[in-house]
Amino acid sequence: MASAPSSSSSSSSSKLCFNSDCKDFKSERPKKGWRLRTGDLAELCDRCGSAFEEGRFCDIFHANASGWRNCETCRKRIHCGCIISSNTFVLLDPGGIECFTCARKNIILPSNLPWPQSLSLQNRLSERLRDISSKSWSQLAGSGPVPWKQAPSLFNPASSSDMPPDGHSVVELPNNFDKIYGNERLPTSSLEKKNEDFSGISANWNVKLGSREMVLMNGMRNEDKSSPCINMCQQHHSLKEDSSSQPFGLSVPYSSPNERNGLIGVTGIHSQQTPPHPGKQFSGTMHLALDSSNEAQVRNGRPRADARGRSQLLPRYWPRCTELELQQISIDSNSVITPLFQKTLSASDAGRIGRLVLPKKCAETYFPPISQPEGLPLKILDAKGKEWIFQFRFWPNNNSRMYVLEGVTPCIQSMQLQAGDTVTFSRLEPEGRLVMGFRKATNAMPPDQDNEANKTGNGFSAHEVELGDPSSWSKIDKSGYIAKEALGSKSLISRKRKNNILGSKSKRLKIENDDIIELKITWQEAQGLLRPPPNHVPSIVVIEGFEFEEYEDAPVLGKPTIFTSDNMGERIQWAQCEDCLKWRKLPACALLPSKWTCSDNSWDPERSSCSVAQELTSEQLENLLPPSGSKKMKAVKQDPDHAEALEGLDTLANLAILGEGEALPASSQATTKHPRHRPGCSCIVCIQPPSGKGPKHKQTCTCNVCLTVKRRFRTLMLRREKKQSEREAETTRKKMQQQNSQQLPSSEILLDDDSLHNSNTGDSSPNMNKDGNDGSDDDPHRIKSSVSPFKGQIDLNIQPEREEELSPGSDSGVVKLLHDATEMYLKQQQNVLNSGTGDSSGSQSQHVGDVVREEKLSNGVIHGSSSHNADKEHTQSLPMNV
DNA sequence: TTAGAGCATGGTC
DNA sequence: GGACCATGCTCTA
Repeated sequence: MASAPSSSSSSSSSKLCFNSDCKDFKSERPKKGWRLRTGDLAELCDRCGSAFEEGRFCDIFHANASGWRNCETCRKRIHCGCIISSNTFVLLDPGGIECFTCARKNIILPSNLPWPQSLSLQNRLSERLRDISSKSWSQLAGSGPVPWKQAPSLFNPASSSDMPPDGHSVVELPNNFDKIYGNERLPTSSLEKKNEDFSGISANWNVKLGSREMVLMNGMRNEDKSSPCINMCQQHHSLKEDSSSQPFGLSVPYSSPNERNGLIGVTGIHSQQTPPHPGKQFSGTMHLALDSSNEAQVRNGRPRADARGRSQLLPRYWPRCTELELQQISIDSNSVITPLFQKTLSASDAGRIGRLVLPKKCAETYFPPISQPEGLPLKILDAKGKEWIFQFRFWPNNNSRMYVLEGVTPCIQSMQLQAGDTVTFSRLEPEGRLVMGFRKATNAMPPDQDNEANKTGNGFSAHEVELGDPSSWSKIDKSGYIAKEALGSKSLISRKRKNNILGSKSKRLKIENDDIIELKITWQEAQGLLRPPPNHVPSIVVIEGFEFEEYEDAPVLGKPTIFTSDNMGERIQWAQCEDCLKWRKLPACALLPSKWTCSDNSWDPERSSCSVAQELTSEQLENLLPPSGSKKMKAVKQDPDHAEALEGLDTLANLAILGEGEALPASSQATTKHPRHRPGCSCIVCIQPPSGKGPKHKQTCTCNVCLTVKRRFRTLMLRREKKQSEREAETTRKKMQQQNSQQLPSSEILLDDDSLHNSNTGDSSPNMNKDGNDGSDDDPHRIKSSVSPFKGQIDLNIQPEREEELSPGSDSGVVKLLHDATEMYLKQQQNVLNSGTGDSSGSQSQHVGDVVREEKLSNGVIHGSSSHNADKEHTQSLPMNV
């Protein structure tokens, strides 16, 4: 392999051809060769220049050099051991190489692909690479030495290239070169694992690329601009070059050879070696080509970033970004988002300590190197473009390091993240800034379900693009990714990822993801469906003077049914068989499991088989069923606040999923800090961060707990207002009765009375309450007793009586919270009044009462869940995707 | 007394 | 068995 002058300065200053094997002089207008790390192009004499242009450079000058390999497809001989030809081939997963011509032939990569097309490319590429992978390993592995450009991923020196953070202020990665740390490091693991295998290359690397300014990726001809590469940081280097060929991205740190494990590395700014050309101030900038995972990365000129790093990451940290997320992150429309890694927040991450533990490899790969435990401040943008400054630091830990981001609490709170949610770190190119996105836990479908959802298009993640193995995808321009083996690998990693969604200690929120179903449901629905096991007696927890019912057993998920009255005026409910989908009439008090079938119809033996016809005619059924288009969706359209409220149901929904008639898995243990609480406890205490480490709840707090409290309080207020409206109506009715002296038996009033009666008590039948135990949500009396006879659902159950004792001047955070919720609710109700009929003359309570009446009077059907009185906010359909 | 910082421990991979 | 990492524990301000 020809050694090249180590700096473009020499090439520009010397009249000799840049090719060290050539003694010729350059012409006045030297021919341009490969790109140097400086961004300049090697200047060659005419002969060498022509050879380079014709792709014969290595044939001529490196014929006897090592590193020649054959294309696995066309068997063409390619020199893989030098910079000149480094972009003329791609590495294959099972080993071996493929010339770029074949690679392009096999994987046609149109530019500017929209997202959906990228998926097809994923498949194509995946298939293609699988096909390649089917070749025997021995065949491929024996085809020659590993190309040098693979070496950077192989020679990962010590992880912590230790550069003192002296005097560095905020690090803004990576291309603010006045701020950046320029040294680069590579993860230890890859070096440690692969160095043995490729020790020869290591030596080669050391000898040939000993200069810290060694350009690892030369300038590319136009044809080669799409060549895969891994860009690494560049310091003190102008970015005036064409961005299409200019590397952008975070520094992928590496350490100097004399560091920790003494392994050979590409020197950084801490290298002991004297820079051959100090004037250039290079800091180990490297443009790395494909790593061993053989990403056929074709990015139409924009170098691929950090594939090597990703390939070293555990699958759980592979970024999974949705299109929406990327769009959100893409602060600058001209920017390209390169997802780096993701981290599922643990309880401690989301806790109030404000420390986000970073996966070591991720931290060392994508974040600047730090040598001191104090670390350095790091600027990270959120999806909205807001800039956060975190302290990126580490703790010594078992002869290793534990990397943390400190000061993340405000950001976490701003994003309303909690344990189980995912933060994604991406890089914004070409600026190279770090961007932090997030994904709420329930928005993240397991990969398998992602696929299914994408296939069927019925999932809520229809727009989600599974990037799969990040080492296998590559973003094409701004619009698409290509991925290899993404589909194949997903199934393999899914289970692992499932088991790692939450940390082992995050048991309160840990759920068996195998059991996850996509559940989009209003919280009222969830409440309506949840009920504690039979014979359950809730206990009361007093939090800041407020009593909350505490359900210490797993809730039971009931089957949604439709309540109505039969011809005799007796309340009944209609339940649909899970198998035959026929609707069966059941007594109102029937409590159904979530998976109820005709065979379970013990109330009507004649119709305990799916073969028996349905009682209802189609017309009756049509009247019975709710109209298409859920109320929830309408609510979303009409009321963004309501939509926001719907979004906060994740915890509840998860709990609902969890508790489907079974106890929680043993893994879900209560923490020692909550001895009163048992697995599955969904009380207001247990949905908070553990050990009381959650953030303090202020009036403006928007955490899940506070949102839950507010929402529940809103419902409570709704009930109160209903009650109040009923009282008013009752008063009015009495007055009218008195005034009319029983001469005007207004049917309307009577009707109202009846409806009010219904709306007040739901079903006044004691049996209903007792058996149904769900109407308790509408029964304010229920919570008067510390031992509630109703076993309806998990609920906060704030005592209305206590609300009335609320003092605006109370110092209690919860009191303020409730007070705020009250105000918010009243405002919302006022908005409803104003935006509804336009008739703002009525009182709020009257309006609420009207709403209730209207709903209950509509064809006499009350929609709810099993043994559940109608809750006006209950969505009439339960769009659950499994 | 409390919050934060740092280290230690133990579970998981 | 070692590395990683979540989180508990202890010390200090």
